[in-house]
Amino acid sequence: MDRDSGTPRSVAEAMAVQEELRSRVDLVGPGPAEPATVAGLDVAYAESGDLLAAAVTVLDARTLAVVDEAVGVGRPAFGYVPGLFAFRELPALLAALDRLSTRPDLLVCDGHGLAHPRRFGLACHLGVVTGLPAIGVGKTPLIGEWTPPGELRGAWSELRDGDEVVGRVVRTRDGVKPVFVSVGHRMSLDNATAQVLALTPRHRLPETTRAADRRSRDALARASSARDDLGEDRGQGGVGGRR
DNA sequence: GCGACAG
DNA sequence: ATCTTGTCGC
Repeated sequence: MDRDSGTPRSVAEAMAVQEELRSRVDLVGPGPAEPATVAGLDVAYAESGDLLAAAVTVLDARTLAVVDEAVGVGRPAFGYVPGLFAFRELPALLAALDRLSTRPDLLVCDGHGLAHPRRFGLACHLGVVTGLPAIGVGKTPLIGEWTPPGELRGAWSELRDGDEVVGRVVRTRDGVKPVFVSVGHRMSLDNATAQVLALTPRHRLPETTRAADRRSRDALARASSARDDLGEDRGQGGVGGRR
């Protein structure tokens, strides 16, 4: 693999990396009951598909106000392959995390954790690499069987892969489509569910994710125009910084 | 072999 | 992910 970014050079290699790293996932830690800060991570892509912007926003868990943020711009590091999705965004997300001036108590990722074919989705990967508690919140399922949870906010049902419970289908708002919550690292499924509900007082998706989504689109727009101004570079990316 | 398939 | 118009509802 590429020594600098740690990005695999083939699908087979990427799968091997996941098989190797998954043993490092902490499935015991219940995680913080009352995190002081929670980080949201998201990535925006340019239509051209050769540019992406990752954003990390740190929110005060109690007020949900943004207290820190950082972005990382670059090119997708890997093709889009369901199950290997993390390798695409990981370099940019880690760059953004590095530029943070705060150390968040919890990572809320846009994608799955254990609800993954090899039990090592993006949330697990980010948790293992950073050592931070992490959970995954997906908008659509990747694997597993489930039945719709009750219609009211707070209702949930199990997301299972055969006999294994790999996550929960959680209704974050009355009557809206549910989200798929799974453990990433150092968190219990109960706590992950509680944290997601605490982050969704008014919308379907966590405030952390919404904040990161805005920042990433924002950074992408700025990066696109900056690139145009320079007359279509063919750089490998690496732009970005704190705000 | 035929679909399904996080973002 | 991104491309897209209007529309129903708080």
